[in-house]
Amino acid sequence: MPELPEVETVKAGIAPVMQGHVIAQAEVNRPNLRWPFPERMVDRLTGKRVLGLRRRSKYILVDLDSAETLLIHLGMSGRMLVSGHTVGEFHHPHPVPAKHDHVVFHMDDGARITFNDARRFGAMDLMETAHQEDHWLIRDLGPEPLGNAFNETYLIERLKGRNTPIKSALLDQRIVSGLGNIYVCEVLFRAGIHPARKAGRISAARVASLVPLIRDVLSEAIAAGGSSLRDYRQSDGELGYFQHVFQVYDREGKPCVTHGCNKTITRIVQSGRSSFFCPQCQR
DNA sequence: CGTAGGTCCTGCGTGC
DNA sequence: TGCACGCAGGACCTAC
Repeated sequence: MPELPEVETVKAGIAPVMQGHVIAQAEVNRPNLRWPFPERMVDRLTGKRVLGLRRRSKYILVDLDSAETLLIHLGMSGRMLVSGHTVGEFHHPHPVPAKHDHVVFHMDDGARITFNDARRFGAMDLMETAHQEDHWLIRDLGPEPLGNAFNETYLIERLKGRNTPIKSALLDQRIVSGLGNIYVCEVLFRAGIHPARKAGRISAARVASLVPLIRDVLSEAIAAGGSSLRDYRQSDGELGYFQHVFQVYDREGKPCVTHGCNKTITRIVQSGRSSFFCPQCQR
């Protein structure tokens, strides 16, 4: 589920109930997710005030008044359930504890943030806020796709001479950080580039065209997430899911949306992951 | 060095 | 209804 827009949406959803509040109790129900939790995690979280939340790539960073920062990665199936707070007229009751509720933050005002992750590809770690850039999971990340450091010149330079398929290159978080399988498929469709095309053999002009398209796709997805987030009436508090209309992702065998194109969307597997594309529109 | 493939986990949909 | 299989939005690690 979580690529950059979903992580941004989750961050925006949990920020109001965390920021400025004290974690009255950190409940940690297992010793690890993808990796072991940090030493004394419960003690290092309990009683700490949350100064603010940030996002770097697909990581949520929670700054604490202990000069430490909590790093959260949602993996494939990680989700955050917010409860015990009131939005407008609606009060979210606490849910029945569920399978895979691995970590629960009990806030000082009664709100809860429950981290549920069936597949446990997610992660949490604690680090000194001052040295966050040196953290091994953050260190080698490429620029934020919505930031100024990610631009046409940069991308052309980074893809120059690369023999890897453009699909794989855009999934490489060291080149640009935050894209995942869905949005790479969508971006390549908009750009009219075949996912198997070698990154280094795409003209500079076409590579340059990817930059604004990446920004567009991510911005639209964030906007869609934000709008669904505002509507809590039918929500049980679960954040990060929103219905987004995909043009190619998960549309194998369905008609291409391009006007006048009568081809159907094809699925291929590239380094173990599905790529969806239109064989007519993407070359 | 760059690149492809295996791997960690659980759950769900599909076909028999 | 049960069961086997393929697949899932991530990304590290190893082998070539």
